[in-house]
Amino acid sequence: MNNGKEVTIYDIARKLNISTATVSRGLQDHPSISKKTKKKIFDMVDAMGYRTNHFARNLRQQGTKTIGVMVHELNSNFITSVLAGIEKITAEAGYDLIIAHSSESATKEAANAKNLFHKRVDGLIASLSFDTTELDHFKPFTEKGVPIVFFDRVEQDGNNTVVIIDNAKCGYIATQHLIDQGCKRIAHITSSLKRNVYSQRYKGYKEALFDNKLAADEKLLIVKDLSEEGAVESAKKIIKLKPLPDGIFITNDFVAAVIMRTLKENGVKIPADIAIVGFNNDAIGKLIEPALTTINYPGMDMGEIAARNLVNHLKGVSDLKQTNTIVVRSELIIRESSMKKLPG
Amino acid sequence: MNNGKEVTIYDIARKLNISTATVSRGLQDHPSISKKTKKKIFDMVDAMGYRTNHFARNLRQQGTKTIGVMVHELNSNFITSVLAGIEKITAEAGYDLIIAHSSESATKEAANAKNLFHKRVDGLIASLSFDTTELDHFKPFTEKGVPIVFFDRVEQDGNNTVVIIDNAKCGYIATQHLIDQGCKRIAHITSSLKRNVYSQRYKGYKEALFDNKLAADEKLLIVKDLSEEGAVESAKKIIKLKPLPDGIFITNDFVAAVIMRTLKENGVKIPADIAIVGFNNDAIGKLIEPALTTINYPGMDMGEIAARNLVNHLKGVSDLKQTNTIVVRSELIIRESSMKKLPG
DNA sequence: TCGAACGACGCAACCGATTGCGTAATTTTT
DNA sequence: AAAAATTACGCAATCGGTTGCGTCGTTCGA
Repeated sequence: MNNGKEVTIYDIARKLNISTATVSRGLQDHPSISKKTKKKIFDMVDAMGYRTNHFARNLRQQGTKTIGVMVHELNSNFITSVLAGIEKITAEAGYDLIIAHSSESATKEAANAKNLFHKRVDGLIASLSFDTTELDHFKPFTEKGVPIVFFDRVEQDGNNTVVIIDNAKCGYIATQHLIDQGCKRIAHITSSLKRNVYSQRYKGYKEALFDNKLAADEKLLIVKDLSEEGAVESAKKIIKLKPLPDGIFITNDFVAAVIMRTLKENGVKIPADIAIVGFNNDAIGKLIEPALTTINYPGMDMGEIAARNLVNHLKGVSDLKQTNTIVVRSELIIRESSMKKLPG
Repeated sequence: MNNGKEVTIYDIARKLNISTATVSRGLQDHPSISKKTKKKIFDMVDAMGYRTNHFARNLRQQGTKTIGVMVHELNSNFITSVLAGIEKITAEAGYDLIIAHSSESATKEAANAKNLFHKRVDGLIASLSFDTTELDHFKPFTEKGVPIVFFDRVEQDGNNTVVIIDNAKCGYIATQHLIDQGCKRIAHITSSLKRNVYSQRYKGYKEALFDNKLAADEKLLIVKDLSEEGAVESAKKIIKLKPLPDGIFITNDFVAAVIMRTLKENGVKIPADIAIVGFNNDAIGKLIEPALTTINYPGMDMGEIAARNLVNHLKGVSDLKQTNTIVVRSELIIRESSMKKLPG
């Protein structure tokens, strides 16, 4: 139809014989414009197929009403839940979202940060990539006063607002559960201990061992990336251990699933020989055999909380500087993979 | 540091005692600006922490160098592969991406479309949501001449460029494979037949039956959504069938996994009693027992192809109107879930 | 009836980058 | 050495909304 030229408020104003100021105000439901005029404006807008030019508006207003979200990956239930939570809150508050994922690469994370910075997001919600070690790429934001909320994978240097679960407690609970099932030699398979989530879980694991007077054997700690290959390697390492461990706490459900498969292929009975606890409560946990005991934590809530804090800060209702660390609840979900003892 | 005020090309120009035109051209590496001046400009840009204002630029240029991507969900290997492919091509061509997902809701899809339209993406790559029936929300794009490429879930009305696999052929191959394994009574569990991908797979299924002189029993067709609940219901329906089917072709790996679990819980042996073929080659297929036979198709390639066509069209190198349907290769991956006969 | 108060709207200066056209300075050509 | 061709840059309009301030007509109070 009108292929090409855009309709502007100038066109609307001309047709209606009023000024662009009036059109602009009418569109914003400004009180000093009469109902009649507003109606005429909206009717004409409809008739002419006008769409507001966000660039002109942003240019003038010096704000974008957009929030950037940086995640390490998209293909997990956890992340999509978080996104859903963020979307819910930001949509209510009238913010748009730009979602960027780093594919677990610090380089790409930095590129994404730069991009979002140039897109001038009003705020940022981020979870760090696997191999991010320093946070320099976030400096431009803090320097320009753009607020950031980190969630899950965070760097707790005390300067940033973070939304997390109590990973140490989760690690403790998971390990204690294995101990309660009678495990004496519990391995821990995890990822880079530089990342807070993994180091905290490891800490909880060690504390549970200590509290139960179990020795912490360094050989029972395996650190790999979260890929399928890494998982297979971990499983092979486990199998080669002289006294086989009788329990494993694995930091990720997908990895746990791959390890379970590999162990089973090698004749290991689960949970009889080795009991297993995963982490994340991914959909996969209910589909493999035996079903996977895991730690569940509410991605949706984390997203909502992170978003709400950011939005409130942007509105000036609250100040992020005041609330520094927000801890979200989490829980152990017990399934067959860890049940050495019969329930009841 | 300079918390607050933005540096503009006016600031740069003033400091350097040159015009903003020169700064602008220098920044774009325009040939009519001398090397010396360019260097001075870039140095000053660095020193002052200038960042270009995309809104001013877009406002002036009437283009955003941004491509919108609409998908139904994020949490599947297939979709993330597609995204990776798209990102690769568009990044090379200097386009930014805005990713929107509809959570399988036509309403949200329409909202996303509206949003991307107002964000003025230069082009659109989309896969339809589960319950999208009409494409009205894409009309604004076509009316304004914004090109669209659909992939996977498409509406083949002949007006749009689409990138797809040969779903009918895949359905045929999957079914034929089951027949080759000795199956005589093959059920098909799928999703809304209004969606091209599912109707085509169904068509292939029927053709394979026909070519092998097997009767097509309407009771063996089950249509549900792709949720876990839907899958459980489907499985229960299967179990109630008087003569149990001896093979099932399921349109989705996750659904297949849930169905397999449910069948096994009810004492059905797979593949001995029922052989199963899924679709998508999700990671889950290799982790469940028995491992799932499935159809693999290259998400990354589809993404690259869709993006390349769009980008070329935007560049004016080619015209989307000319290439209407692009078919990408696909293949059957045989695993234990369908192996009634021993290999070899 | 007259000034005050208010309602409804217009004027015009922005926001920051882009770009067609024009021009001064420098180099090349003949 | 004068004319022609480049080189290197500046002028100023333009993109489409937003908004402080001013204006004009009408209603209200006394």
